[in-house]
Amino acid sequence: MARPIVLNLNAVILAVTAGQPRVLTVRRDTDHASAPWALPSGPLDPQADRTLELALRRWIRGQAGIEVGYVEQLYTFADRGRDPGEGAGGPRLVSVAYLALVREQPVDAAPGAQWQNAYDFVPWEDRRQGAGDTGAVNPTLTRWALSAPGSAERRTREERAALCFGRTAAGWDGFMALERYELLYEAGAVQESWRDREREPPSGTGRVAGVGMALDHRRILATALARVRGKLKYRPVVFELLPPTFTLLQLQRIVEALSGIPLHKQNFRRLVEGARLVEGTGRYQASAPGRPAELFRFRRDVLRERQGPGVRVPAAGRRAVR
Amino acid sequence: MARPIVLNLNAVILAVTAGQPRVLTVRRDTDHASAPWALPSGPLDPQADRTLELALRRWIRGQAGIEVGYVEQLYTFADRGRDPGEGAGGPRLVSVAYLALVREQPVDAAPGAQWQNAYDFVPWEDRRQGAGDTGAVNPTLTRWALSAPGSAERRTREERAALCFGRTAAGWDGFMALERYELLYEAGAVQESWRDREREPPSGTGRVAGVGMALDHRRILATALARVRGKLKYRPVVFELLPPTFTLLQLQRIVEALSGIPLHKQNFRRLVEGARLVEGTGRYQASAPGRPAELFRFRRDVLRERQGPGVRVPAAGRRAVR
DNA sequence: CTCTATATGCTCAAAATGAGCATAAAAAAC
DNA sequence: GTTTTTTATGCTCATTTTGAGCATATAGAG
Repeated sequence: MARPIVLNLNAVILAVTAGQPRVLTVRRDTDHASAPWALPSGPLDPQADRTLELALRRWIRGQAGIEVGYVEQLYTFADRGRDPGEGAGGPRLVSVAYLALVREQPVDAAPGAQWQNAYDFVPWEDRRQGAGDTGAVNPTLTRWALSAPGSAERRTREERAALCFGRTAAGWDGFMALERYELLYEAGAVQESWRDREREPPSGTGRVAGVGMALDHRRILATALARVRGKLKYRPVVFELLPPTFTLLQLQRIVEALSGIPLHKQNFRRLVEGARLVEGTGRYQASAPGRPAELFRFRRDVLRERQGPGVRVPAAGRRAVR
Repeated sequence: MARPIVLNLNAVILAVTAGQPRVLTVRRDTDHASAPWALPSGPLDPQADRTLELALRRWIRGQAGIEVGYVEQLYTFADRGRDPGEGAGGPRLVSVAYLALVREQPVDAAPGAQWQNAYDFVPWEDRRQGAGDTGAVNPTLTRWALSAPGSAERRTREERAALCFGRTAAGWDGFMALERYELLYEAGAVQESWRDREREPPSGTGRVAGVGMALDHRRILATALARVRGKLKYRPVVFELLPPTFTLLQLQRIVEALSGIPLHKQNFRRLVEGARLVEGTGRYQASAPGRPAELFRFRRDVLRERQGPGVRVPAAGRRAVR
């Protein structure tokens, strides 16, 4: 019987550059220009690799010449049919996905590897300029709800969409990134929905949102986004993305980039300083417009002083703040 | 080359009965009375099981006759050497661990299966009666710190122990259950430390804490505990452990049991009612000492109204509250 | 010197939190 | 049947934490 199991590792490697969250992507070996972007992935060598994390670091170093700092296991994806190549009798593909945070750096090796804006793949997750692309998926969702068999099912769909996309009293929840992707998938609002049904997506603008990815990699990306957003709140992971010394605005921009929502500047400063997450260096940022900002550094000691030190991001309410 | 990979599923099945968190355990097939307790585990049938979760439900049903409700993937454990049976050329064991929450129910099949108090395995995690067993591990940790090579390393160990066990300004953090287990493992304060080094644990009382488990199952249990504790705060998972109708004290006791800390009764009530997590039924609990308590039910609508609805557990400060 | 762009300090009201006091309503003890 | 014990529930009060905004400081550009 034993249909074999193949285990591989996927990495969502995130950086933030110029206010944009960036993700490292590759083209599949079956290279032709139209091949979809994929997340970097590599094998576990059951013989040589003592732990999954070491395996991951090893092949990321080899494939992209990147030395990743913070690494965290995300989720193990193993549904049957993830890989169409799996076919009838092929091996069952099990992927352990990891999240890694780095300061963006030139990609050395791997000609196919490339940093891209993470929100190109999930534009509805970026609410920094108001609802923007989040609103853009609404028509599709409405059509989907209307096409429901029966009015009870229609109601359910409407409620689910409203909840996911922050159109209820609960407001927008950045943490629900995965639920949103799964909803869009179900609603046929992303390219993968049609690919997996082996049909052409409906024509017309705005019918599918964001750039598609190979296999279920966009789902993995959504999972990663949800995880960082959650983690930010109670672990000082942002600092993995910053140089050792930074201004409070730089810090804020990174939190905003990942959270996908704008933050109130003065309150952010109060929060971050009040939590004693950072300490001033006494040095100031050179040559920038406006009053020079003090350079801060991460205060490692908070880890010993506070529970769950992190940047508590407020619920994105109705209005955009500035 | 290909050293094969074997994938199995582990389940931490939790219930709370009479104020105690309970975990379903089994004896290994290699049964003799002294065999260590283990978590239930089962295979993935790559052919038949469409998803890991379905596989899990299937063999739990078969093995223990239990129908689990809430299920959530915890972590994938794959370090080399987890299973000593792995040996030199044996297959590499990869385990995907799941957390399941159920109302405790009789265990049907599986003669070896048995509910046990979760805190028997990790007694230091129970702070409901003050520091209790948490303090009991302190001497061992102190010895461990003192045995450090060099005073810098000693300081590091002391700080780490202080942080993990809430002896810093940060206080006790229920969420750090895994860090604590790993610290104890390193410090030789749990039976597994000695088992894995193939040595006898030092004699004398209080040298190893809690009841040991097979393989790395106690680590998995600690992971599960950390996860539920975190999840409680922003998802209404407690209700999975309660009958459809319950008193606020029952609810509080379950939260306390899982969090491992005592809560202020009036404030808990205010919190839970204020968050509109529950609604009164107008019915009252029959025959109990004291004024009869109203029966409440979970308000499912809260999911649509609030972000991250859950029971925000306060940081366990210095003093025990009643 | 004025304008523009940031940085940073500070205030104020509203909401959430931590700790208790007080009262209500039942069963148990006498 | 009265008192005691036990739990439920209502309410207060000080403190802290948030959300929002006003005001001032300090740079470069024109």
